[in-house]
Amino acid sequence: MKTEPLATIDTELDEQITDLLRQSDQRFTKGRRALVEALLAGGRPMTIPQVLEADTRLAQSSAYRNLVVLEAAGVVTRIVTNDDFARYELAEHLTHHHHHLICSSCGDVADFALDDQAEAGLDKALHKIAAATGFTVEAHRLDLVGVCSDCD
Amino acid sequence: MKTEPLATIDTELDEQITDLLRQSDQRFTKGRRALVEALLAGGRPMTIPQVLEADTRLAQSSAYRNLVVLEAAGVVTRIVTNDDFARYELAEHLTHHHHHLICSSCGDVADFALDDQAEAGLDKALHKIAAATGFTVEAHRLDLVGVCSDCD
DNA sequence: TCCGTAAATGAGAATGACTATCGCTTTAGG
DNA sequence: CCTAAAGCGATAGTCATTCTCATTTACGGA
Repeated sequence: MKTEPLATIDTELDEQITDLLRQSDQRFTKGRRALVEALLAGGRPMTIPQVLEADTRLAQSSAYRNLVVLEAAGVVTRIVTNDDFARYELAEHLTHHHHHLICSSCGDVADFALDDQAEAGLDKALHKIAAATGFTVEAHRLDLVGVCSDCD
Repeated sequence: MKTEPLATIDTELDEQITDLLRQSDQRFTKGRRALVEALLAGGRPMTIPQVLEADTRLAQSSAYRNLVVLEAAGVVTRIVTNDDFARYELAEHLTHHHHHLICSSCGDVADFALDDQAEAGLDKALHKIAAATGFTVEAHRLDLVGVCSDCD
């Protein structure tokens, strides 16, 4: 179905994803591999139209369906902004912990990371909150909302 | 159109909202007042179905339209999660700076605040990021994603 | 290698949150 | 009290996303 990959999935990543999918009784098929390659090549959260444009071999309905499968398996993360489209990127445990810069003008999303000290301080404060509220924390999300340099 | 308010909008808040709306050439009408009262009474981010249920006098189409108007004027904030419905709450500068606990099971959203020290540390780190990326920061958003005590 | 079966695919239809339309009603203000 | 502009609300429309189903693909046993 596909011939030239947009990006290369190294052996380790391939195994991690295959394993995650297997835990959901799913296979790492060509179509799903193409999606991961597109996201990997994009290097930033991408909308489905962007993914389809990046790899025109992908069918829209399959892209939607497979991104749901990949999300359920923990391979990708769905990011929803005030934009019309949801965005997807590789899950944090396949890349690294990071946060998002969201442009309120064009809706685009970029990644950024906090320095270790700030991240540690944040974590500590959040655990305190969780303990106080009886909330079982799965993750935290930190977004910076503003205007990107392109739109400025 | 409405007779018994769900919550009372005190004079100061009334003036602030009237003023914000006036800056967008909009009036603080009865329907819009009813929406604000419902959100005030709810005390947490509410979906439109929840708002309509809280005050059955409200028409769906008007609720959608007026929440857009109120958001544009800076009176309310729209919160979008992975849930099917968007949620609205009073804007931070009419209440106080806070963050959200998002239940990944039922989709419900509750508020929480960070202690001053943690918030200050976070702010500092974010300003550093902003300066480094050329991003003009308007706001930051911090969500805790997990399972609420009801769903546990 | 060759089947048989179960999963995956993809084109198109269906869904549903949200938005636009438009005639009627309310309000400001002269 | 009048009038013009703003708001209202029932309904139709839009469009991202999901569902359907006939066809294709791929795993595993013989």
